[in-house]
Amino acid sequence: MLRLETFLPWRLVVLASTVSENLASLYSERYGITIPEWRVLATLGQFGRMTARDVGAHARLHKTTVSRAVTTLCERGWLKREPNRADQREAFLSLKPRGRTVYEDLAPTALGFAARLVEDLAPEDRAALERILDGLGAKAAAIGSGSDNASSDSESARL
Amino acid sequence: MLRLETFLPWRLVVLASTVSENLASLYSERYGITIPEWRVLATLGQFGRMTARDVGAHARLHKTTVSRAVTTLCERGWLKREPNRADQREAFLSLKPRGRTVYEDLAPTALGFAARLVEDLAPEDRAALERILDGLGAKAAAIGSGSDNASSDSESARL
DNA sequence: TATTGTTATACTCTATAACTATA
DNA sequence: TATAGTTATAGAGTATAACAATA
Repeated sequence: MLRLETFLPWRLVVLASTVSENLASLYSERYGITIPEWRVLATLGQFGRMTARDVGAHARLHKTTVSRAVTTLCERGWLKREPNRADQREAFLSLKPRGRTVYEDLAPTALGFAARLVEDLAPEDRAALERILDGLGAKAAAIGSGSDNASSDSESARL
Repeated sequence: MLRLETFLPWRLVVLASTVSENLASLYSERYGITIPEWRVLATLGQFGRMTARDVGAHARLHKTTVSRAVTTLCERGWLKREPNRADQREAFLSLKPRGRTVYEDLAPTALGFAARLVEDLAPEDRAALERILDGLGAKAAAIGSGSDNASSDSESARL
């Protein structure tokens, strides 16, 4: 008998939605940034300097989505674009001081949010969560690549 | 340091997306149904007979989304609409034989998919997963209701 | 001929608003 | 005055296609 409340894919989607919405409200209310903008910011905060292509690969964003988010962030003066002289097709992106300031406010907020999420879990469950996420992620990817969708670009989900 | 790969909200969103896409491809390729249609089907398969309002509440779908999914499924002859004589504003929905047949093909497929997902997990991790999902779900809801979004209607997510 | 990145356009999905009918 | 449900419309968000520049 299929019961939605106990069906793992359903539970994952509902949980991820709730978590994602609550987190997004933190940074959108504070700085008016969208999800792609947040992802670009977080990626550049993590890696320092990289091309739009690599940002997209790491943040799982379509190249057109990256392009638009980067344009917006550059217009706000949060990002810097430096042409790569070794390959003029691409440019290196990095945070400008203003973007760095925003990132350094948001990153601890995000980490704090994640910490609150697990604070009531038993220590052994917290450890189990890491193992389980690894396991399920690998399994889901393996099941998926059985058909055709091996390397995807974008996002989208639900159920 | 915020690293996307180890950041719990990110991991949940990525995992839920992968799982959801793979599952959706199972029923969309087989029967050409959308996510809302699948949710309506699953809800009526589970409860037998209920109003559109209750389907939406259980399946977390907006009333306009339910309305359109129900219309489509009725046109296909998968669903039956019976006016409630005690309250003529609403109607009871239920599966017609054809819808029941589809449901009885898809439900085991979906359950099998979920079973494959966890088949490589250690038994104790499988048990932990249930506890963790309960815990995180409650916590995420609690954190969220701190602001204003107490009772929502819709979906949407990501990060 | 392939790749990075941009822009215009189209598409999908979901929500809002307005409405009907009933309570 | 409130609720169930429908329909039309609008709005996000994302993808496709076409393109420019470079390799």
